[in-house]
Amino acid sequence: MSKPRVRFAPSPTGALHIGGLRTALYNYLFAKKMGGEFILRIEDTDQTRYVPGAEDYIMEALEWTGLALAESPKIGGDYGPYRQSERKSMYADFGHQLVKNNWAYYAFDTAEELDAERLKVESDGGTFSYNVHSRGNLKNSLTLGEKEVKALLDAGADFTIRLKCPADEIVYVEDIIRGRVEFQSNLLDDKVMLKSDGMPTYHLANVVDDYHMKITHVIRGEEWLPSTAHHVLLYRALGWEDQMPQFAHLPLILKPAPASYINPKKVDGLTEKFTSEFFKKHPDFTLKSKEQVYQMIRGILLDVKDISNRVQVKPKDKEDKIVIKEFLKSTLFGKLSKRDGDRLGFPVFPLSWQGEKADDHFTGFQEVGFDPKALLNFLAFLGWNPGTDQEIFSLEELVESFSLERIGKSGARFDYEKAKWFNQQYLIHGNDQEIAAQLKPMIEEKGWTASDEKLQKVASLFKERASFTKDIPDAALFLFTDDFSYDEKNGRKKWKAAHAEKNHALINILKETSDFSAENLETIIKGFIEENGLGFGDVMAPLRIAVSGKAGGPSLFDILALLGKEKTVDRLEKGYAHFASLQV
RNA sequence: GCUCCUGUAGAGUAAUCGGUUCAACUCGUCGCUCUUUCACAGCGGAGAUUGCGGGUUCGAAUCCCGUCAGGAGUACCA
Repeated sequence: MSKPRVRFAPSPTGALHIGGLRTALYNYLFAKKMGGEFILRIEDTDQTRYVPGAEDYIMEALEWTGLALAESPKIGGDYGPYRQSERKSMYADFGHQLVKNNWAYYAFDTAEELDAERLKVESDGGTFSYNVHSRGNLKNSLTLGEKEVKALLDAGADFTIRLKCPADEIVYVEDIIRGRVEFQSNLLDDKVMLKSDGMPTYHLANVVDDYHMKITHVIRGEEWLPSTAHHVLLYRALGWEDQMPQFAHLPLILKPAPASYINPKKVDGLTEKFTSEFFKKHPDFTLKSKEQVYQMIRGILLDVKDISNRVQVKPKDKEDKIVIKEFLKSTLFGKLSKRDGDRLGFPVFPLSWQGEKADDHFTGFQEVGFDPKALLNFLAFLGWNPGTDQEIFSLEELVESFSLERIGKSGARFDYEKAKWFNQQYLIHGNDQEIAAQLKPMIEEKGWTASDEKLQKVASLFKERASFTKDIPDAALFLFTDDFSYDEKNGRKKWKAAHAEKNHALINILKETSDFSAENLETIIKGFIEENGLGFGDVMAPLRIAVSGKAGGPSLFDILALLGKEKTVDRLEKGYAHFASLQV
């Protein structure tokens, strides 16, 4: 078998969503695993939705995560161009060929006419679809005479080309992930292939391009499954049936489970957000006051355990209730969206994005502090699993263990806690030198300085109590500056006036100590505690707070050693004086 | 409405294409151990009548039928 070729084909309508990144990942993994090629194609056939900067964003995101492309608009390749807008002429030719072979027809209905028709049918309780049943009554080359069609065409009338779906047939796809999926051709609508602006729709363009780019496997999101029937028909109509790629439709990435983020503590804030969102979405809603809506939403959120049931519309529900329930249902369940990120406070995009409008801005995984390797690892498990207990995988290991067959069919729920856990794992198992190198600019930005040696030590001491590298500078702030504040509550609690004298005696002992290594400090301090019949907490706790301001942190002896004698003694004197003053 | 997809503990998944065992593992949660503290680590607990109801079978999470729920699609968007 020849080398597989797979493509990632996003449209540049905005930043690349995390689901898109995961599609890219799976394409990449499959290609590498099979020794094939991973290529990028930009699907920009809708000029009205084109967003400047989106294409660059996509490529930057792929670069950041290390998903290397074999061919793309930027690096080129033997099957270019890789931007559909640059392949425009080609599609029109195939569109007309389709008509010539009686696999499609010209349709002259305007958008307004179709809307009117749709309205008419729906008012009679039906549903409008441009298909086998209705095409005989509409304005197209099937119903109009040959002459009339020619006249219209010659006169430059606007037209679209629509696929003529066959009657009474079962169209099927053998999906790698889902198995055989069947469709009744009578129910398929005659999708537009070529728009009146001369641009192809996604359906035509993607089939034509996949064929010409010799794509062997189409790995894409589940939202494409229903239209795959049309794609299968297209391959047949174009005479490429024997070269049709294999399909694999990926499960969706769903919003986090409500129970994972709704709790009594957060319910008020959440209710407020939901309520204002509700009125943004339904500005004309007057059935209930804002306060009433707030109370109703709050009541439902409070009952997290039964939330899916509470949100269900019951037959006796009145209209106001229905509207609110439907709103909650759609904001609580379903596909992960950008809004979820805003609302719940986690990134949904790999990199930060600034659109043309000021409020079209959001932060990405990168800015939050994620290691791209951890992100990829996390994403890989959203829908796929290796069948073993191993969870931490390098990209290479992912390639090695990956297979399309092990991708699940059901939607994968986004779990931000798990994402953070992955990042922490990478941090803990990361190399101290590398972490120190990342730390350096962060430290400098805060106006501090530190030797590489010290930064490495800090990395090793602090990495296992942080989720992100960028959390470390703040956690270790007292090692870089004297300008830190005390945990007053614990300072007051841990400082015992009764032991004040002895604690001050320890300062004097430390003053006399020449060997300020962690090991030596440990023997000295532990010795002191024993000799004086004190508890560890009596001495260690105030010591820690005086020196670091905090009640928790890495081994105290390591910290003192890192701080050095002078600073240690100085801080103890200041700190103990401060604690004593709190005792009033 | 119609079409298609999906339904295993709070979450992510597993269970060699019906068959030993308490339905397994990870995250989260709770507790214990370790420790001056926080974290890491280790150990343990709670949490699932495998959406529900039937059926086939000696035996079903796995097969069949029904039903409910959720999602996606239903554009001259991708």
